[in-house]
Amino acid sequence: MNIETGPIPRLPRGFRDIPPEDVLLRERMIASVCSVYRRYGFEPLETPHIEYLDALGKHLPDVDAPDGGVFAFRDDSAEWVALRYDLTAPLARYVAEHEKEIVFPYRRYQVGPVFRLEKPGPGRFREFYQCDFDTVGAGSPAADAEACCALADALEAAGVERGGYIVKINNRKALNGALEAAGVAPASVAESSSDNSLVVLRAIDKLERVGMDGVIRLLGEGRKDESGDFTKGAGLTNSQIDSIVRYLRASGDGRSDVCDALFEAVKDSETGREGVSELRAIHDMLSAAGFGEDRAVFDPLIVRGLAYYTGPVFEAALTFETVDERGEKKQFGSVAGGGRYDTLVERFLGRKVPATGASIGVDRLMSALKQLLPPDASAYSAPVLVTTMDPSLMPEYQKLVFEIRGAGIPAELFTGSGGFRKQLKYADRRNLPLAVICGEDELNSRTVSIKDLLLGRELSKDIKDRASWVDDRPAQVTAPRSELVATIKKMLSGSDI
RNA sequence: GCCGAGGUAGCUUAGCUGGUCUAAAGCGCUUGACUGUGGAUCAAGAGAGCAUGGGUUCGAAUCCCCUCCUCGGUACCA
Repeated sequence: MNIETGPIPRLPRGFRDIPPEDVLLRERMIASVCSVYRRYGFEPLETPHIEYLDALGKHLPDVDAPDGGVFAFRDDSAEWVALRYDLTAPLARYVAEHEKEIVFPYRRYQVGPVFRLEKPGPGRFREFYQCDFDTVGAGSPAADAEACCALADALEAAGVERGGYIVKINNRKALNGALEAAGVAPASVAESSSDNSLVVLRAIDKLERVGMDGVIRLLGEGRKDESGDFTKGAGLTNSQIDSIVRYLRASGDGRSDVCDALFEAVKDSETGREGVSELRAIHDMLSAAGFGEDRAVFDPLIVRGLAYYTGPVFEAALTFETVDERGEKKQFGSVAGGGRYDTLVERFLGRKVPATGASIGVDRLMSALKQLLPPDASAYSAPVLVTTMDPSLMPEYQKLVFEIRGAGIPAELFTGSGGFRKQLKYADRRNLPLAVICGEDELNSRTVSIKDLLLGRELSKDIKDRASWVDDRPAQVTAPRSELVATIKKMLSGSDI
């Protein structure tokens, strides 16, 4: 704290270090999810963390976007480059750049960190992982349906039980049809970002948090929350609001019935009718694949992101309840989402290229899995520590540790400084289950001693005096040197490590 | 961006109606009792000058202002 020279060690705002158990959990999770993607025929792709700023479709930080957005800087030829903020924009660039070589439909998945220069919030950081899969060059609702199936399968592979999640599907065309019917939207979905319909979509997107009453207020004059903060509304008339709410309240017994109800709400709009018929096609595909209502439903409340989706949109939510800081129960909520975006590649090629895909929020899903899966105690360090009682025997210890590693058991040689006492303490503090001990006695008798530290810790609860604690050498066995590995294996398996 | 709470040893906190605070405690850490054994116990010890800068005052961790950061909420989210 009182350092007068040198830099202060600190993490940049919005970034974090990932502890070992989380790194391993993430690796396992990503491996399971990606194996599902591969099973669906998606192939991997890696693009760099950095792209040209204009390829990402962002503006310069200071000039055009005072609130920032991306980490950008000039490279050695004074070109603006930036850290990618998602994996979709690089995909669009890749597809446009290799248009002639790619065999369409192109299906790829990609995992990696993305970066956003915005205010960190609860569970929001400036660097986080995304895990995307997309199909480019296929306009059929079959591709959308498949994305929903892959999403469901991926969640199950990651460890979420069936019933613990639900994929909710809506269609932006249908949604837009509802807005059109209410007289607040342009005829084209693609232009919906430029007017009041954005405000309406935003309002709907908040339903989960503010409730239907809140949404209705946001559609009208606006809404004031508990902290007194006022959010300006869309300023719709009551009859317009009624019309939209009719769409939002559309429900039915099963996907097919929901489609009927949605159709009723949008039947005056051509775009709307188109959207509903896409949903029906998706329903047929889901049903044929055996995906029932327990895995995928149609939900008119799903909006997703705001700008670029042009057709079906979907979101996967976890349905189990969690208890937050205050002990209040609430559903875990959304961990993945996606949809159809037929205009993204257009920026590069000047014509529409249909695309659909989804992205799993790796960090969100991870925090969910932590609550679902039993904790995997200290699986990240080597289970065996070879202690070095006599420094002159280091070569001997080296032989021991390599013998153990040779048998496929992760093992560590104590290379720090300090006496034997300190070494055992080190192993204990790190929760290592076994310590291999070899001093003069063992060397002379061609044996090794192996201490079960976890068992010993249990036994120590009944210790009354130090002499017996030391002399009895609890939870320790001495075996012939030749049986080193066999003994370790037996002890590791016998104690549920 | 806006509203609110807060920043005191590695960690968790006490102190905050200004004056033995040259800042306290628990945990953790170091060393020894215990020269080949983790726990417990006992003893000794290291470690912050109170986020930063400025102001008020005879005197500030304590009061006031700026900035930074953290944590909530809200807005935004390609």
